[in-house]
Amino acid sequence: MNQPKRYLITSALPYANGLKHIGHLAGAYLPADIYVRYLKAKKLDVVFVCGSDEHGTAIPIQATKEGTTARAIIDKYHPIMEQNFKDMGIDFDIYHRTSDPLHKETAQEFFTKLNNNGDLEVKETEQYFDEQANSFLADRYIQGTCPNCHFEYAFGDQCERCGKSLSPDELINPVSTLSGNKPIKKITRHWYLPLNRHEDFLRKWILKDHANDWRATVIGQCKSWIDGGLLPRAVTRDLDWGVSLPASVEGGKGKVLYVWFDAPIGYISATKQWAKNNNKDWRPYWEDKDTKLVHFIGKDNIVFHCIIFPIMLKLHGNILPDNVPANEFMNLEGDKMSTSRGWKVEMQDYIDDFIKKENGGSQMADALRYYLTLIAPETKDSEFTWQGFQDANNSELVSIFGNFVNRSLVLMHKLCNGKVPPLHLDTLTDLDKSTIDEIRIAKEKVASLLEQYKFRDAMFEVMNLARTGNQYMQKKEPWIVVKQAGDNGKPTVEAQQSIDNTLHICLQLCANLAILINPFLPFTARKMCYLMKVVDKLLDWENAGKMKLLSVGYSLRAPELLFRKIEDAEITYQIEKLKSAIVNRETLVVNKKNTMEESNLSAGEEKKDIPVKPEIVFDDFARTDLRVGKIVSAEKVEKADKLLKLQVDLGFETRTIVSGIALHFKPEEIIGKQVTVVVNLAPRKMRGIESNGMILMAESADGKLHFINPETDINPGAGVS
RNA sequence: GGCGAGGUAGCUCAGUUGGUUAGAGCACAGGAUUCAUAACCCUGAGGUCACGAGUUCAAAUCUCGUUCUCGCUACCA
Repeated sequence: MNQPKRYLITSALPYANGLKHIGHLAGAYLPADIYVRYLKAKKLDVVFVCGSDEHGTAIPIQATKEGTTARAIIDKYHPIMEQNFKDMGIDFDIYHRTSDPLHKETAQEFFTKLNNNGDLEVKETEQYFDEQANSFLADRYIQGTCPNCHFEYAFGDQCERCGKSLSPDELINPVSTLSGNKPIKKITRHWYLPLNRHEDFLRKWILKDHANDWRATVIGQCKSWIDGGLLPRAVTRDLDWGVSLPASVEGGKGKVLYVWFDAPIGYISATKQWAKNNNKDWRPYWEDKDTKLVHFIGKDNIVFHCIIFPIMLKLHGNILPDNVPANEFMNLEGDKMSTSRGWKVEMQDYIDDFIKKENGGSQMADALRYYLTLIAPETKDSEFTWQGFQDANNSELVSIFGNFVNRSLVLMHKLCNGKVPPLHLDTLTDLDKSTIDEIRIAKEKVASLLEQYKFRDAMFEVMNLARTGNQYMQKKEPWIVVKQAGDNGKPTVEAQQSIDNTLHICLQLCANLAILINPFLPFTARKMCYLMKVVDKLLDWENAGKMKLLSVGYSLRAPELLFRKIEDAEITYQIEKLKSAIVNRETLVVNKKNTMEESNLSAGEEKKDIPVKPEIVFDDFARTDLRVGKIVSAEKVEKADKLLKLQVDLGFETRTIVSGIALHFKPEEIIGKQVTVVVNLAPRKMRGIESNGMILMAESADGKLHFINPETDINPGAGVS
């Protein structure tokens, strides 16, 4: 896109069910903020929108758990997240929220337009329904035993113990979490977005048109999705928390828009709200082809922002994103960050431990911004370590950048009476001239890299300019030159001119550093303006590269340090804190499980890991034909991790049985084993192999599987009853 | 299992369409210096580019295979 008329920049809407960690910050918010600050410094027309994503099933479920309401949860987290971003210097033009009426209106309009245009499909399917609560059950509202790991409190969408994603139909013994009753199946109607209709569009738009300007990881993910075959995706859910379907939609009662559909529309409603607040027209930002739309997200969000939302935008008649610079993930001390496991550093924690401390303040926000940008996972997953943070702060930010600014100001006070010295053009050395050139070159490099979303490289160039400053000063050594004194004890004219030139250039370089570092470290840039006694307008990008930013004879403030060193003890403390958090978390999980078991007890059930199934009569049991068999051969099933193909001798015949035990046993070590087999189970094909029966297994507390077999070797085919 | 991304110096990462002795920052070692937050500056050491084969005059780069990490996805009694 050449010369956009305006920019609309978005950061992924954070889900309002808890505090966000520094991985989120590094992935979607910080890079966006840097980009936006750069564009704004160029005085371009740019709007930076974000907001809390407050719908979806996780929030009402959490509310139930905590004995509160969904509303209370979002009202709790929305302002905290907003403040956290502010403390970290993330400067949204608007931080909106999807629970706002304006969003409801916007999302409903969006749905209606697509629906009226015939861009959605309606399908009727059987879903679980809770008769007592008189409502359909979202996946998350159904609990049961995980077919994979037998965890008895797995949810209908995912098992929290083994992490496997599930559908409610797979759960053994499904139970409604609303009433505790067994749900029934009932027909329901839902609207679908047929992604498959847009495959050709996506192929051209992403794989051809953006083959060169989008990140390789983004293109790769998209290709993987498209090649995997796109399917219609449900747009609505049976739930009472979310954007309800417009009243005009027939059969839409009791249904809400699926959160993935309503959340990205939040970008639009946020823009509308911003326009309202500022007396602007929001439409060109979403409708005019000359608007450059850029979504900053983490890699988990690629499919929504590159496949689904663009289809929605196209159907609705909006512009498409020009780029989606998704970041990979940031690991923490050797392990992936995880909210559920407690392995994370929340923004709030960092703010409390560093920014709010008496030796902290906004310079510590910049310290984190510096390190997170330094290790930004732009091309692959990266690694946050507290040691790395300390090193980056102490030996780069403090030693190179902070030190250069400080020594420039100190020397100016000592050697130039606290005033900006003149530049004596006729005595400029080659080094003076080349250093002046470096400033201009640095500006061009930083700008070019930022425009390519290479934030890490761009920031490196700024640091490099500080490094150049240090080298320059070292070579000119004004503290030595000052000793070339004349008869009056004062420096000679030549000496003073050299000192003047050196410090003039150093100070102009400082002013340039302020402009160039501003997108990355905004607090620092402002503090530098304060020290140089100039207004923030200095930070306008057009000023970068210039040598007349500070007027000759102007007196500057006494130097103050820009950054402080981080002590070893602070780092040790953080590492300890991290480790103890995960230990606490494990205790918590155990406690939680105990609580769940206790609640079962109070409900009058027997205390067992797996709830006892409903009572059956003897005839029910007698229908099951159990036999003892002997495994005569075993081999791994191709293209399946967990399946073994077994030949089992049952006396009267030898059968093929496919069993999901490959993770527990090697084929060769189970040959000859006696096993108990359900022989009258309906055949089922798995990975193309017909399985005729099922091997009974017991699972021990440690999750290992054990065969159920007679205590001594008996004849194959022996009945079990 | 399929697909995608990745494996390069102690650490964090670059390496464009294959082309000299594979780079940077930090850490480390030696030197120099003292204006500066024991900071800065100079020099240096440090790599079988995951492993194996192939194509080529030439491979970190292209092809195939193996292996490990991450993500998506399939299978799962």
